[in-house]
Amino acid sequence: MANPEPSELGPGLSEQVAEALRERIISGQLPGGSKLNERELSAELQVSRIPLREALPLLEAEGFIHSEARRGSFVHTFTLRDAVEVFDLRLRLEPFAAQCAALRVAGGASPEDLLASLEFARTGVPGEQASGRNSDLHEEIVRLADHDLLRRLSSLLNGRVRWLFRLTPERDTPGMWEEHAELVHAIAEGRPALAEALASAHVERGRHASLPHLSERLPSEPVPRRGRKTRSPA
Amino acid sequence: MANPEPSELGPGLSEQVAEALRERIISGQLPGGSKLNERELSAELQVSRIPLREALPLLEAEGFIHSEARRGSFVHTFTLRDAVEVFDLRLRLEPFAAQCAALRVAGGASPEDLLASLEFARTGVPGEQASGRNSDLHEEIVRLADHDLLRRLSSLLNGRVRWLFRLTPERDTPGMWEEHAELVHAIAEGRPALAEALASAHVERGRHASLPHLSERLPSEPVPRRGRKTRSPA
DNA sequence: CCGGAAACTTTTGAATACCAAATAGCGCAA
DNA sequence: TTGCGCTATTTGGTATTCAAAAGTTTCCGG
Repeated sequence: MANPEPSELGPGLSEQVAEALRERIISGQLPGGSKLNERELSAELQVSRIPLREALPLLEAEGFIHSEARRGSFVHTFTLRDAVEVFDLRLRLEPFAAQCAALRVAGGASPEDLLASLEFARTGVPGEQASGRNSDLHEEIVRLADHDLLRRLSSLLNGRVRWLFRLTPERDTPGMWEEHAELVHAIAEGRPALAEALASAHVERGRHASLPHLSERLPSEPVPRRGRKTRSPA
Repeated sequence: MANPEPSELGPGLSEQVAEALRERIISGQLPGGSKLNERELSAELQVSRIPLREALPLLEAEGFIHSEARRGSFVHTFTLRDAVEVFDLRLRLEPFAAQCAALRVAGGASPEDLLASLEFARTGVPGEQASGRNSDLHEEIVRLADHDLLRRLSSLLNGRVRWLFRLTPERDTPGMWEEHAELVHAIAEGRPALAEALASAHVERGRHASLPHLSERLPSEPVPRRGRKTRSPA
């Protein structure tokens, strides 16, 4: 019944469910504080409760939701503090990723995928999906770094990065593309120290540019607790 | 049947299952390359397949196992490269945690839990479970840092840290306790820059002391592929 | 005697049905 | 109006079942 495509050799149904929920949360379709009703969601996503219940612990580990025993799962409310924390950790991980990537290039790895990603980011429509292209670039750096544990930590961080970027559409700071280009070229030339420093500067500039906007738009605390099931109407 | 304790208001069954498997993997009871048979394990742990299948994706996100579609889950083989990666990321995260914790103390937070943890680490039996006490101290620092995203990334890292420590029993380097004491006191005095630097030095010393031992004991690559179901006998 | 194809078996992925416990909302009474 | 108890929904978990894919074994032909 729930199997219109017999050859689902993809990433497993529970991960598809997790990704679908992730997107709904990031897009604001499921606002902070929403209760995730298992039956409702499994009906909506056309799956049984099994893959859904496999997806929820993943989303909880990523900080998208939090579950209380016997009370259900609720969408996390993204606060200003969360935004600060994202920048805190990007500032620690992205310079390391850049350093690793540059070291790999210096050791003989090819940066062509990274350069292609930069080119793709440049040729895209200026305002359209700038956040997605930004994330893609950073993911490409992590891939080039070829560091398994870094990849895991980054993917955990990345969900929140995407969430944050969705909340700040005016991220097309003039000069940001130049920063990306400088960083990518430092990596492509195999200069780890320069790449690390540029990545630090890039994150720090992003923090400085974003936080003023965010402090107006984000709540400072998760909203005490209101009555009914917090769902957005159709 | 599988409910001898009716008041399981604890951390949820799937997390208990995850923790049990984590322990078996870290302790070597489930060696690298072992196939995790769902039926076998659920029978052994006295649970149904549901909590088990909720636990497996968590273990996969932590890098303890890797799952191939329709082929099952296999215990990750801890290699020398993994050990290097653990130190790489401890070197980035623990200094930040120490800095945060010291800042919190400077802002008025009480370091008493951290000092108690240090005292407990000192009064324990020297050789007995040194690894556990070491991890506890670092977890206490992260707790004091009061940084949600850092906590999540650290908990992901922590599983591998414990795994690594179990593989190196001779971690009681003389002077390690002094390092810990210095670090804790820098935090307790609210000196972020000093705490950060000491944490960096601590991790770097640990790397230098451990890697020579590890390079003899750990495989360089995951072992091509063994014959049958790789299980240790009872 | 060895290699390959077909049939069989095992195991995973997923659905369905079901149950117990606990929370939450509701009505009722003081 | 406010506090209390009842009902009803929902979660956490089990057992059972099914389809499909992977692995294994067997058997036949060269």
